[in-house]
Amino acid sequence: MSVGIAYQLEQSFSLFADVAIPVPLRKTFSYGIPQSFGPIEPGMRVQVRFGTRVLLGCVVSITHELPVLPDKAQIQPLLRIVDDEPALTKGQLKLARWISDYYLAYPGIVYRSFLPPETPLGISAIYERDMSKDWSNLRARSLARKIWDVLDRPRTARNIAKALGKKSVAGTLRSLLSEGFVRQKESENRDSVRKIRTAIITENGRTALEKAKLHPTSVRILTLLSIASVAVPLSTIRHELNIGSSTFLRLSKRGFIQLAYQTVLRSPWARLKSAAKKDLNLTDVQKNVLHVINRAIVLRKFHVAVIHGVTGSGKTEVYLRAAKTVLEQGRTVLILVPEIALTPHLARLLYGRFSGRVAILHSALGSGERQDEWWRIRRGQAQVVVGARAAVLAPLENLGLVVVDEEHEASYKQEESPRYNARDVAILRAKHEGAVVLLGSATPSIESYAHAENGHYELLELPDRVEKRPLAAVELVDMKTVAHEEGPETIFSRPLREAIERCFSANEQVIVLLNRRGFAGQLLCRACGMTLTCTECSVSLTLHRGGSLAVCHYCGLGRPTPKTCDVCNDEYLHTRGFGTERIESLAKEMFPENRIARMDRDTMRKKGSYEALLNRFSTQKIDMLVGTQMIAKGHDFPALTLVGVLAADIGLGAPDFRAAERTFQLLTQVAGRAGRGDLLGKVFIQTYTPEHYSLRFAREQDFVGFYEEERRFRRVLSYPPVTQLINILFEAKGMAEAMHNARRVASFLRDARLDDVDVLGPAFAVRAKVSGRYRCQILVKLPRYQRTKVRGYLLGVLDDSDLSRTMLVDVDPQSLS
DNA sequence: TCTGGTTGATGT
DNA sequence: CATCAACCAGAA
Repeated sequence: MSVGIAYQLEQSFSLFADVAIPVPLRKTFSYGIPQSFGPIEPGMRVQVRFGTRVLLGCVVSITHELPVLPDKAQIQPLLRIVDDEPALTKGQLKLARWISDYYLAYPGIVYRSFLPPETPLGISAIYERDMSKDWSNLRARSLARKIWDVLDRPRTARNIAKALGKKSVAGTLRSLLSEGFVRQKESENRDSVRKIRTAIITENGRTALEKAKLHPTSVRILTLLSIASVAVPLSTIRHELNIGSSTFLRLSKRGFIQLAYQTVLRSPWARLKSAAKKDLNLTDVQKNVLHVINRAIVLRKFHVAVIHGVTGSGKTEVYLRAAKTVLEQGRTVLILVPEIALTPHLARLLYGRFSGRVAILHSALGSGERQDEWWRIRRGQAQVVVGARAAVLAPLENLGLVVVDEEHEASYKQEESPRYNARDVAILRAKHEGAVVLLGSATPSIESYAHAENGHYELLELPDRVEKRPLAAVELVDMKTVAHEEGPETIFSRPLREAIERCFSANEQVIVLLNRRGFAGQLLCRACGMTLTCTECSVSLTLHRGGSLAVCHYCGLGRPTPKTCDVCNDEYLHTRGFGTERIESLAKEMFPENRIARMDRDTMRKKGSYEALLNRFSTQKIDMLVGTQMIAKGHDFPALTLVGVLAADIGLGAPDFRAAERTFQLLTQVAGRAGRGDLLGKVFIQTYTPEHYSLRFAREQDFVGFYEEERRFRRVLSYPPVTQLINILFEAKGMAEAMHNARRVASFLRDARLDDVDVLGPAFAVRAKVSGRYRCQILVKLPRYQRTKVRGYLLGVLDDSDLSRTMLVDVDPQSLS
């Protein structure tokens, strides 16, 4: 565009829009609103030119003043308004602003996560042949003819150019368009995909994985499929391995994988059958708690309550009743659960009470159903939303109640940009909208319980199980003693083994928890002492598939387990540690008569497999379920009377100040599975450190005792909730470079000499090398009152230095990776 | 993030 | 000297 025209355009604008564009930049961008456009409001989606691209942005604000632009920039017009009505509600806009502010997140990315799902980044025109035209008089071998030939299916302009190996075909395309040979239409925005593509590994693929030399991406895909050994949706693979889609086709052409379609229903409700309708009777304690909640709801004021209820105390019924109160007021309800797998259960209950007013929102829905559910909520047709983390951004208006179930779960923290914690966003959202928040858990987070203790939140206790069922008795098994008495290789101690036998002979069920997947933990060389590590990441490889495949749990790269040591070539390799896969096969050997299944990320990749397995377990088609933390939560199994935990100290070694809290939560959670029916439950926890306080208090199932001990520890070391943490990760091709950058930022922050602010590091990140890139981090500990200042300094660094590209800021990190 | 431009290594 | 990937800067 010539400068002259741009100048004229600039003159002709009297209104300007500030637009958030979905790119990782901490800025919004100004565009002119052409006079011909109708009224524009914040929250509307617009199409804009951005560099050479055309992207879909979101209008953040509107102004009459000519925006000040950097030197060479010319103001551009909005190209198109996508919505008649704003796609985003006022509440969402406010929340989006808060998130990008508090978490120092890119505004454009934040706004995009609020927009209707599957909103394409840009809307491109696509071109197709107009068959009514007589094309024979297009001169052979002319560019126009070539374009025609290549348009055997509709394509974008870019795609045509690519197919012809040209840079651009815009000119010719335009003349074809004006002569009517080609029609232009807008690419379908609302996508109506009803099928998802899945892949399954073939025998050839398995052989290739072991024998052939393949591209790392191919190896990752094949590894994942090989471990999963079921059909896995391509989207799952892409997401998990963070890769594009082109490799799939190549792999399938070479016969290594088989691609198939799987139909998904457009409404998530079709998959949910039978729903329990009736309200359950409340215990007196539940009634009291509900009474307090209802009183808060009626006031229509912001209020947060922590519901500390032991496992099986009937928190869910309280949620449902509270939801009913709010709906009767004509307001809306948001219910968050920590993971997708838990939504169907709750959704079914909600559906039983509120039928069509309920919507489900989470990322495992097919794109069509997600789209539909989103708009159902936006149009006010659904007033109850249940879903995982991202559901906190749902377009509900007139919010009256937010429930955050298992509020302590780390999975509420999004580990990619925008790195928000859905529990905290939920609280902020409720604050904006004058709603009541219920934070429910059997093991509240230290942060939330501290708020309750100091009176910011209300504390509601459900100390007993419903129908006076007792909690399961927990026994710690000291594996040091077991190693001494039964041999160092013992995996199932005698007490646990015997308990399992008793359990099976009484026709009852067992859960065995081991929080590590795979076959064996490590492969190490007896000769030189080296452990086998991933070439791209700084972690030891885990063995899978009976020990034949060595897989990196971070980057997904796998290779056949080597016979000799990488370093000294010695043959004395042996495995150390064990994972769920090993336990499953071991248990099958030990109890050949019984039906044993495994539940972990490797066996649960397929849609619906989680539900199916739980279903088989609850109908007693399975006797023992071996699994990772996945099995710790979920449904009631009346015949489940025994829980065994192997290697309970796995998590305690983690370099994370929350290691003890996590361990305590997991153990309490899984112990709570036992004895929820009429039968008494029993729990065996095998550990090498029975004296550790998280295990001691887990045995007593004493949350408050644990809380007090943990709180002391946090106070002494100034960890949350005493301080707030901000973790800053630096990534570079070499460690020296990463450290250099980190040091610059660290000393910048230290030089600011902010009171009570601690800058720790730089230190190697826990995963010092991931996918071939080196990482180090600095950790900032700050008191609440310094938050604004520290944020200001960080924004300063992010804005005007070359570092912002390699710097990753994580506010309130859940894992210090 | 995506894109286009530049640069430097590799190979004929 | 051509080709390509790795690197970098800019986007209103």
